[in-house]
Amino acid sequence: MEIPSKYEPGNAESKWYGYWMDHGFFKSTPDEREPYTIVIPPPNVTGVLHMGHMLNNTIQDVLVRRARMLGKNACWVPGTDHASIATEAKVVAKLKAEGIEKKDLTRDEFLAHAWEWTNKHGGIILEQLKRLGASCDWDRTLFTMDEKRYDSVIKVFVDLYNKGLIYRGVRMVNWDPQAKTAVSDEEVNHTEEKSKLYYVRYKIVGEDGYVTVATTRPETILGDTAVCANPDDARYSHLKGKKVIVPMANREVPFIFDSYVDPEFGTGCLKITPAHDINDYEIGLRHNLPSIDVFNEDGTISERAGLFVGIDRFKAKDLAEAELKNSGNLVKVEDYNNKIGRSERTNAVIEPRLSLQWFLKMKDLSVPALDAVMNDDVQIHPPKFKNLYRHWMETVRDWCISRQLWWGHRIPAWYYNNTEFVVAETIGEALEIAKDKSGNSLLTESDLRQDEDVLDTWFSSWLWPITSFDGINNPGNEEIKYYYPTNDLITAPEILFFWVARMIIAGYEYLDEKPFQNVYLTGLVRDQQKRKMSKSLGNSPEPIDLIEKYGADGVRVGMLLCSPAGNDLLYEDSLPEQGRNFANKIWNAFRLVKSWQVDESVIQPESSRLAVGWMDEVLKKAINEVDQNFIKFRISEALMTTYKLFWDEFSGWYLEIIKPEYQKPIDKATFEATIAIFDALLRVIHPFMPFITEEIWQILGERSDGESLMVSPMPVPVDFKREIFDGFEAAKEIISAVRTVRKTKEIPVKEKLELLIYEERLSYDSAYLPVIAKLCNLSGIRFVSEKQEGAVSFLVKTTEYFIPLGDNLDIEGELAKIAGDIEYQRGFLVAVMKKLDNDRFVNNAPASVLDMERKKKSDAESKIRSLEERQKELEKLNKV
RNA sequence: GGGGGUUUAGCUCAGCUGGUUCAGAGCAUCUGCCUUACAAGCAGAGGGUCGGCGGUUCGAACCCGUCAACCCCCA
Repeated sequence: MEIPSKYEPGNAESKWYGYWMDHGFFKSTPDEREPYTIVIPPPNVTGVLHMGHMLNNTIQDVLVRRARMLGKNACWVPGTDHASIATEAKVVAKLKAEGIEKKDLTRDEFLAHAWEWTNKHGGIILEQLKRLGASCDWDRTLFTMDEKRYDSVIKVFVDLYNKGLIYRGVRMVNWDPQAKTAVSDEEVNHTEEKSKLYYVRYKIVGEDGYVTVATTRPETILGDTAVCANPDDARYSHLKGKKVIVPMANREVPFIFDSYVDPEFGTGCLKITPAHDINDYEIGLRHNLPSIDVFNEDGTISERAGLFVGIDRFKAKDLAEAELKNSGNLVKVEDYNNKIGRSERTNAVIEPRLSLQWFLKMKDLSVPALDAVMNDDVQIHPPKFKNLYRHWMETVRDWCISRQLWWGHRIPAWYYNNTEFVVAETIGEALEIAKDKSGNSLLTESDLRQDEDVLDTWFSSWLWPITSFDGINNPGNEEIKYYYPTNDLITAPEILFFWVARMIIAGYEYLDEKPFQNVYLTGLVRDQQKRKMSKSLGNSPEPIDLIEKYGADGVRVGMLLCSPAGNDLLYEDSLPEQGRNFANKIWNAFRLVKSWQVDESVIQPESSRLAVGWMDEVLKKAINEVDQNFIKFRISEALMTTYKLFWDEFSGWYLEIIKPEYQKPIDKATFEATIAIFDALLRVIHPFMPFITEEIWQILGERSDGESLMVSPMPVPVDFKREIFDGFEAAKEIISAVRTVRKTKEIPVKEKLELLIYEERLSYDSAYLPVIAKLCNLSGIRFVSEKQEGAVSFLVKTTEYFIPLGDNLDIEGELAKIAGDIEYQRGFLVAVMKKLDNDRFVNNAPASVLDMERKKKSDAESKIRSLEERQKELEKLNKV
């Protein structure tokens, strides 16, 4: 059978993914084994796979596959979240394209469209994850709005309400006039944008003069209820107790003083519009000012403004400017940059707005969650994020959990008149409570009106680790007992606060236990200009295209290699390329081994025997390192260790040593040892590169149906013999030195050389000479007791080696090289002596450090001695 | 304005308790090789005042102070 020299990933990927699925290898049910659980950070149903998902889910799959091979009952629960704002926006847009307006539909009709849309698009992203190799238990696929999750959310709302933790309140919220909903602080992006600063004069009542204020928002003048200066500002102290007239509105408002005002900014005089600015709102509270809301929910001017009614806020700004100019009240206009908040979902400019919303009190709830992270019950990787977490939790503010949307979990509050309401899981229960509360036993369900709003999407995903195992509806069930707390959560630092922290809070509130042991925070995937990858910039490659180009294994390796925890990943094509090259390297090592014919009559060469013994230890050492790396969540380092193990040690050294001559057979002992080593290597690599390792493993030995590398045991760390490495490393150095001689003297590889070892020390470790002989193509190795003429020499450790070259020896060149070496060694010795001559060093440094310095000294002296002797010999020759 | 983080080779990053192993890795670059597993490869090489300055110490990439640049979060 001809095996192609380049690995072709396509076939192997679909073949083995299907095989794994058919045999149910991804499935998990509780049993006596130790569980290993990950719940997926649910991607939006609206989304398609992007580079961030690729990174995130690759890491999760690596961890899950490794845990599974370590004998744990591995369970990776997949699912999606309903993303109320984003999904509703998409559905509204889709309907609009079909000529349907949301306002013309009933709530149920709209929801039918939303479900239709979700059912059609919601699964795409999960199908894409399969291409990446994700080993999720797909039978468990969840949705934040499926029946069990929906009921859980409602139950939790009712419970928190009954505990007195949920309240209704008027608050200044971030209003998205396009989505017509409040959004959380975290969903607002502030950026510096160009705008204008308008200087507007207000007539002082009872005087001829005016006072000038600076504002960026002349359209809100209609809602002004005061003008304010700093109490320490002498320029305005004469206005105490006066009133001014609001332009356009012609309303008298008080002139007040508050230390919030910065005298340096603008004119030092501020107009106060409590309904439309958070700071003004607070000043308004302090000074008992009325609020006049001049906007409608869609961002047009309201009736209350009395002017520009029904006109969009941006158009109103221009109209206000013109109007102020006409009336002579516009003093001047300056260009000005200020921070503008935009909705993460719709990009509409956020309007601070007073609104009646539902809030969750966070202060008491968050205490256990803060403690859990501070005392490492929940460990965050990398730990640098702990400080950030603490700061946020210590200054936590109440959570606005209502959204003015239809797509989501509808708030289970029923009004039985204009203001009075009850909270219950069902309308039936609500009715009973309402009858009781109102004292009106004649109430019927038709008298009840359910709150129109839905809950923030995070109010469902904060329960995700619990609801994944139905722990709210069905507390103490077998699954929640077995899988909870989960082990690792893999997500991005940007949602540390509004998802991770809230899950920890919910975990302690509902199960009195953390939701996960470890939080691993990945970086963001950026492009080469360090820009975040986004659809609007068009700077993101299409993940599925990448998989098709480089193979899923290649892409996985590429994502992992350059993404240490918490650091951003600057994507470029060379990353998956490196992964693809690694796959190809593995493939070709396999081709080589597969090509060998075994001949039982061939005796194992000593060099092969040594190589097997050494490779066994190298493998053990690497397995230890990989294990430690995983414990510390240094996944890219674990991969790099594995990469170098296979590429450098196995392919570069081991295979080269044991490789029989072309078309010659290999001995049985070496072959079998090599197959065993290859098998172990495939196991170590498998979590990173599941497809190629399965493909090779299935051919490497006789396999029957139902066997798979992915459910085979992972080699576990065992002690290894460190001393074997020292001998082998010295051999590597000698081999390198001989190669350098060949290269500088332009001696072809095929020409045999003789290596002479100047046997100054009887303790010479000659164990690896057969390896050196094989890799250097030597005709022989001899020990000599005198320096050699007509030979090049080199030093490894403190031993001198010669390669006879006869007349080819370049004495001048050798002398120059030796002179350089002597100079270096003398400089080195000076540095060492500086330390050893320093009494304070000798008296204070630990014994081990002193010993090392003394050894450095004697080694350097010995090297200098050898070099000088060699120098003399050559000089003698040179004169002849 | 408040808080957090980062700064080590051209790029992305390791560097644990201050001490040969401490100045490293991968990629990129350069040189030589199409040597029967692999040019998606092999053999080599170059490249750094560890952001600046000051301090502690026998000894600092590492600890302290300070300045600078960049990033993130909150207001």
